[in-house]
Amino acid sequence: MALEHAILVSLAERSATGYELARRFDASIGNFWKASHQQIYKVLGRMDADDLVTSQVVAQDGRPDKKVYAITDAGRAELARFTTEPSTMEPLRSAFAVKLRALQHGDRDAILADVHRKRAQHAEKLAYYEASAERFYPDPDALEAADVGPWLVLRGGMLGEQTAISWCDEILDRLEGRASR
Amino acid sequence: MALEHAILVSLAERSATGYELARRFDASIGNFWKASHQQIYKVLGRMDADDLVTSQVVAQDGRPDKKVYAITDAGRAELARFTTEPSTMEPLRSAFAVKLRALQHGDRDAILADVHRKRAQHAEKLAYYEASAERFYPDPDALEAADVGPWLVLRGGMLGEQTAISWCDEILDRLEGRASR
DNA sequence: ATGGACATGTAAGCCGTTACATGATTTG
DNA sequence: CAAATCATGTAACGGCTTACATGTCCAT
Repeated sequence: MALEHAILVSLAERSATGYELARRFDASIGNFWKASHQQIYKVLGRMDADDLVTSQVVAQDGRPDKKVYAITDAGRAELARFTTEPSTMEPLRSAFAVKLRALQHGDRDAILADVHRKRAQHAEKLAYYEASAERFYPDPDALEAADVGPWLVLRGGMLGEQTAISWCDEILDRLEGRASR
Repeated sequence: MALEHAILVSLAERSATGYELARRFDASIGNFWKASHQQIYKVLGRMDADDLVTSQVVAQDGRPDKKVYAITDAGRAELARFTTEPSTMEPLRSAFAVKLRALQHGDRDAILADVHRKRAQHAEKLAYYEASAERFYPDPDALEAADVGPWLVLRGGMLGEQTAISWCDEILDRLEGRASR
């Protein structure tokens, strides 16, 4: 299961509570691995039992206690081991492709509207990635060692979004008969 | 659940047995929606109960009987309804991105080797898509109506593979310090 | 006072994978 | 004679989602 490893990466960067992890999974890490807070609490419990992380209860005034999780040496070892594992070809599951393939069996106008919406969503995400790049890595040719991995992941996200936009444009060109852009 | 709809699309194109569907999910449809034969049999059973498909047992000599599934009117209606549904932004889950993000916490050489392998896999898949395009749609500017959807899906696959290859190249350029290509 | 952020969970159920099971025919 | 293909399933298990549950503080 890779959720464990996504959590380990996040905790290796900084210790956090389950709640904080859940928010990271809504933002940075979550751009390429989604997880709900329920799922995260469950897996954190197991990882604690397996000694991949340790937890420490911290009292706060005016707020509920929180459990701060930190990665252990065993957790770091597991993370390192994970990086030596050959990654399996990730099978894509695209409901959008299923829908597009159903073009002649469905509602063409609805599908076109969906393509427009999808394009807008990808454009928004691309803008978000570009803003992140600008903000966190203003000089990509002079990155610190710790930033190289995250930067390359962000680049992957940008390339993916650009491609998704291009695909939408191709679909619209074909189905709405526009001039080339 | 979109597996139902992927099956409906496939059966709308042609009636088939569970076994044949499983093979289609290893090839054409499976390029963008994976499913095992066990899963397919299970879902087909439910879809039969829900009247989205009908089944007819066909005796064969020298071979086990087979159950041929065909889409029903209710199935076609459900497929059409599905195309009017706005598709949700598909959250990507990339173990590769997790690994890449773990670059400084893991084995750099192993990760590089993995990038090389990943690049080769995507190149192979791209070649396969290009061969399919050449074979089934030699003249993309003069497609039959029934081929437009499948063609656009295939284009999406090609764009995706090209992008994956570009991403791998960017990673290798950065980590192995190669000249620009 | 209403809603949002903080903070942590349990429970039910579906989806999907892996392993197991069976049995005939064709091909090398 | 062994392996692949044809053909259809069951069982066990784990991952993940959705819904439910609880309680405080702060801002409007």
